[in-house]
Amino acid sequence: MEDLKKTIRSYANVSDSDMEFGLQFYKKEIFRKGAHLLQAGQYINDFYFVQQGCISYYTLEEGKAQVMEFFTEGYFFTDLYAYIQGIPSESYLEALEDCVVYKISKEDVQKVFDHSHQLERFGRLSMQRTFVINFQRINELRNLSNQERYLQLLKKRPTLFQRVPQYLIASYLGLTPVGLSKIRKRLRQKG
Amino acid sequence: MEDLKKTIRSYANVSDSDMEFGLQFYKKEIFRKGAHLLQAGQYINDFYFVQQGCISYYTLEEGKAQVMEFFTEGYFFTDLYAYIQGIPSESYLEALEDCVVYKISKEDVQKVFDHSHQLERFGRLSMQRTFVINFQRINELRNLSNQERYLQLLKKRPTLFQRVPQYLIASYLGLTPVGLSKIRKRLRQKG
DNA sequence: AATTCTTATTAAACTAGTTTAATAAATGTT
DNA sequence: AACATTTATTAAACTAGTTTAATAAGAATT
Repeated sequence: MEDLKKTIRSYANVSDSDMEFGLQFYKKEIFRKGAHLLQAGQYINDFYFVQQGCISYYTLEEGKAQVMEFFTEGYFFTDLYAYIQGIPSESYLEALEDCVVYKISKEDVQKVFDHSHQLERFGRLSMQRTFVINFQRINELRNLSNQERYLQLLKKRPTLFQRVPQYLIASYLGLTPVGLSKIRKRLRQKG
Repeated sequence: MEDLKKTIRSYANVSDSDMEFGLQFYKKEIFRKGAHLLQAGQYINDFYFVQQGCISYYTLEEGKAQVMEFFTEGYFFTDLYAYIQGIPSESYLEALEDCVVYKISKEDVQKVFDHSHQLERFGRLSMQRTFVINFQRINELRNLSNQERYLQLLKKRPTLFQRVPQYLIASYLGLTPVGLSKIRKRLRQKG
């Protein structure tokens, strides 16, 4: 659980005893490539941390997968939209590789926050971090061209392109596979 | 401050004494049409509540205003991105009408949260609400056509179209004025 | 090695926007 | 009321994507 511990401490100072209290609730879980952690219609009651692997977070729009996010090592994740609101999910979480994750239930999160002010602060700050990321995402969707967003992803998360098929990256960028292929061709020729 | 009080209580139960404690820090402020509450480069240290009026939240991208949001009666607002991170703003807040707002400083927010668990809960839940709204926004940008987003805005905030010029609405939708005009023409003709 | 299945590219026709520029309509001012 | 200014529409040429379908390339299976 060293990675999990380090990631929590990157948000807030947490004493060893509070950390120990919090970590006791996390349970290790393994998902094989192709396995679903969540399907549309289900309620989601767990918060996850990626120890190893890659999970896609997607919705089906008119039968087609729309990838919202790729969660890789060091990410906290869940279907936060459904989790927060306590409503059935409209999304899917699928292991794109064999994955090792740690999970904690909503009830245990509540226990941890009740017990430790420092860990509640971690919770608040990680929520703020999510706000910042979503804000940037909105700005990028509004102000950058598809080509610019492709180049930015290439720069920010280069390894993703080695582990995820291109048509899923296209979906993440809001493109068809054909569209992304065209962008790549354009870039190959021009610059 | 009745509207402010009601809006806070729509998020969390707050006792009269905690409410009184919190409200004492809010200060009424008036902005004339065209006035700026914030300009790019400035630090933002206040959180606002719209009592009356309409404020646009926009960035300049290559000299052109890109409207992120219109804040109207009952909205809490600030440049949350800059406020949270304590960095200079890259945005503008401009009164599109004569406005009455209540504002509270970051330091006073901290005092209020330290003093009242109920009001801290309001703070957390309003942050969650912001998450939900931003999440929906991302989904709409990804999955809806411009025409669909126009129709949805028309349905969700019909009065906006009476008080804000159309070219600002176009900007909010991520369109040029010409583009929005075309969409409206198409809708007029077809259905 | 050959076959099958999945993934990526290309082509062609199409679509919903863009830009620029002209015009029309609405609003505000003298 | 006349004029100036701002805002909205239209037209024309253009652009970056879409869809569908065919092909090519790569990976996994027999």
